[in-house]
Amino acid sequence: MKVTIKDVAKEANVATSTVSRVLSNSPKISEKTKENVHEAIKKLNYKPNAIARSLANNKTRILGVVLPEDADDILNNPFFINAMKGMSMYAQKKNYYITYTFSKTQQIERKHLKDIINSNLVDGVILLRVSEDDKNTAYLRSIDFPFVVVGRPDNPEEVLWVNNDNISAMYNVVEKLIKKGHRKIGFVGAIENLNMSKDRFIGYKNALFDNKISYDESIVVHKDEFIENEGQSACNELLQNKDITAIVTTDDLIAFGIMKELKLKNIDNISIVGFNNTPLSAYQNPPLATVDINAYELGYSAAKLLINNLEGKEHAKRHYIVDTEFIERESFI
Amino acid sequence: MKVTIKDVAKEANVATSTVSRVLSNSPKISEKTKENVHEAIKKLNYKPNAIARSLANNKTRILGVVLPEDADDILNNPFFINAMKGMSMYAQKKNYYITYTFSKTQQIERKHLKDIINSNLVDGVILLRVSEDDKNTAYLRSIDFPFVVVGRPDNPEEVLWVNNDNISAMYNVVEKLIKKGHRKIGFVGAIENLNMSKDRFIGYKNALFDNKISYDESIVVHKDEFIENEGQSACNELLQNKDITAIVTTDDLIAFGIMKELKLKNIDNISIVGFNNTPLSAYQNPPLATVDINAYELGYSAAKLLINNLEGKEHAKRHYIVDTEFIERESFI
DNA sequence: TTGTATGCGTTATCAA
DNA sequence: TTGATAACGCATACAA
Repeated sequence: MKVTIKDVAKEANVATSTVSRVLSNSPKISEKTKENVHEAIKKLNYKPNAIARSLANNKTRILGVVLPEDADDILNNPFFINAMKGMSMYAQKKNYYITYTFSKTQQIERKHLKDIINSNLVDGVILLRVSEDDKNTAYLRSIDFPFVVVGRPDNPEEVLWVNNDNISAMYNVVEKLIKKGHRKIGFVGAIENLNMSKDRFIGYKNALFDNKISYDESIVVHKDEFIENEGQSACNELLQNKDITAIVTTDDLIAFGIMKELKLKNIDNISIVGFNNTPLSAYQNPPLATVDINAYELGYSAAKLLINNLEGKEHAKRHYIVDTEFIERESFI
Repeated sequence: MKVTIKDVAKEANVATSTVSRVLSNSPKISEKTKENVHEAIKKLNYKPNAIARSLANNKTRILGVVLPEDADDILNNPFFINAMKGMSMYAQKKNYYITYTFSKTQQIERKHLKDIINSNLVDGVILLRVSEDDKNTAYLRSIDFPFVVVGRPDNPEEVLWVNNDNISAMYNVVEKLIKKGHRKIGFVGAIENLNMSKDRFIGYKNALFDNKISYDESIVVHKDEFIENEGQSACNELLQNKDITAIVTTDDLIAFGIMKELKLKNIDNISIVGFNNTPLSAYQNPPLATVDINAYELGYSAAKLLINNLEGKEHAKRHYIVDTEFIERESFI
C-alpha cells in the first residue's frame, strides 16, 4: 500500500495539515514537531504524491516543449537536442519535469499544443521556433498562458523570449570577410519568414552598408528549406555572377550543399561560412567555418526564464540574449 | 474560469457521474443523454482535467524515459534521439505523454528514477541502456513497477524488453568479411559489461568458430568508452599484429578513431566496419560501412510494449526483436 | 503553533 | 439508465 500524508500524521500524532506544513517548510512550526514529523516520514519512507499536489495547488511542475513540425529537422539538427538538454538541466535543478510534443504537420502541432494546455498537464510552454505572424504565440497570448519562445517574436515587449543577436552575429561574419578583402559576398538563406532568417539577412545588409559596399540583389538567394539541395541550386544561381568571392549562409546544411556544388565545378577559391556549428561542419572538406549559436545555453535560459516567471520572481527578467561564437575553419579564406 | 465537469452536468441537467460516463463511453447510457451531454460539452468547450483524472484513477498516462548517465553520449549519439522519437510517436498515438531524466552520474540517475516513480508521476518507465547486474532493473523489479528495457536484460523471461539480435548482427558482419577472404579479423569493443557489448562479441566469436577460424585473443581489444580516442589506441594495439586485414567494432565512434589512426599511418588496406550507422559514418573518408540498428523502431516497440502491458492487453507480447541492416560502404573492402 | 474542515476535478461505488 | 456521494492525496482558510 502507498503511504500517504495521513499515515505520516497518524505516526507522528499530528494533523495532516501539520505534516503538509513541515513538507513545505512553513516558518510557523515548532522545531520539535518538525523533527517529530521528519522522523515519521523517514520511518514510513513517505513520498508526497505529485499528482495530488498538483490538483490541490493547480501546478504540475511540468513544462511542455513544442518541437517544430518538421520532424526530420530534429534528427539532423542538433540544435533541438542541445536546446532540450539545456532546458532539462535547468528544469531538473528546479525540480521541474519536461514533456514535449513531436508533430508531423503544423496542424497537428497546434492540436498538440492545445491538448497539452487544456488538459492542465503543464504549467508553461517553450516554443522552439517562431515565425512571422506566429499562430502558436498568438494562441498562447489569447488565452494568457505562460510561455517563452526561443527566437525573436513579432512583439518582443509582450512576450518572454531568449535569442541570439542574429543581426550582429551575421554582421560580424560579413565584416570579417570584408576585412579579409572580400567585396562580392553572396547571401543564401531559407524560410524567409522566420524572424531568425530576417535578422541574419539584416545583419548581412548592415555590414555591407557600414562598409560602404553596395547591396547587390543578384547575389542574394532565399530558399524554401534548410537542406543541402537548396544550397546546391542556390550556388548555381550565385555563380551566374562570376566575380563572387565569398558566400555566407544562414545554415550549415545550405553551406554543405554549396560546397558540394563548388567541388563538382572544381572551384576552390570562394570563402564559405555556415551557421549553427552542426557536428558535420567540422567534417566537411575543407572544414566549414560557421557560427555557434550556443543552443544549450538558449535552452537553459528559456527554462530559467519560464520557471522564474511561473514562480513570480520579482523583477524576473523577460528575455535573455545568448552569445554566439564565430568558429573559424579552413573554408574561411 | 476553468470549466469543469460540474458545469457540464449543470448545463446538461444531469449528474457529474453521467457526464463522466459519457466521456468514457460507458455502454449503459441512453443515446439521448449522450447527445445531450455532448452538446453541453461542445457549448462550454469543456476539456477534462488530466491531473484530476490521474488522481481519481491512479494513472497519469505519462511514461518516464531514463536516459543513460553519460550525458555526452546523448549529444553525439543519434541512437537516443531516434529511439526517443520512436517512443514518442507511439505514445502520442495512444495519448500518452513522455517525460525523461538526463543525469550526469549513475548515482543521480538512480535518484531521478526513484523520484519520478515515488512521486507517482509516471505509469511506467523505459530504460535505454542495460548492463550486467543492472541496478535499475533490479530496483524496478523489487518494487514491481512496470518497465521495459531497450537491450538485453540478464533475466529475459522476467522482464519486458526490445532488442536487436546483436549476436547475429555481428555474426553477419564477420561472415561477410570472411566471404571476402579475410582471415585475420580484429575486434574492438567498449564497456564490456553492457549486454549489448557481450552479444556483439559472441557474434564475432561464433562466426569465426563456424568458419573454422581460430579465435586469436591478441587481436581483440575491449575499451572503456565509446569515443574516438579509444579507437585510436585500440588501433595501435591491433597493429602489433602485422597481418590483420579487417577490424570490426561495436560502435562507429570507435571505428572513426581507428580510421583516423590508420590514415596517420598511411594504411589503407584494412577493412573497417562500424556499428549504429551514425550520421557521421557516411561522411568518413572512406565512408564507413556499419550496421543500422533501427533505433526508431526500437523506441517505437518499447513504447508499444509498455503501453500494451500497462493497459493489460491480453496476450500482450513481452518482447520484440528489431531487425538490423548492414550498410555497405567503401571502408568495407 | 496546531487542528478542523473543505476544496481541487475526476472516477467509482452504491442505490434508486 | 441515472444520481448522490465517497474517494483519490494534498494544501489551505479559518478556528482554536
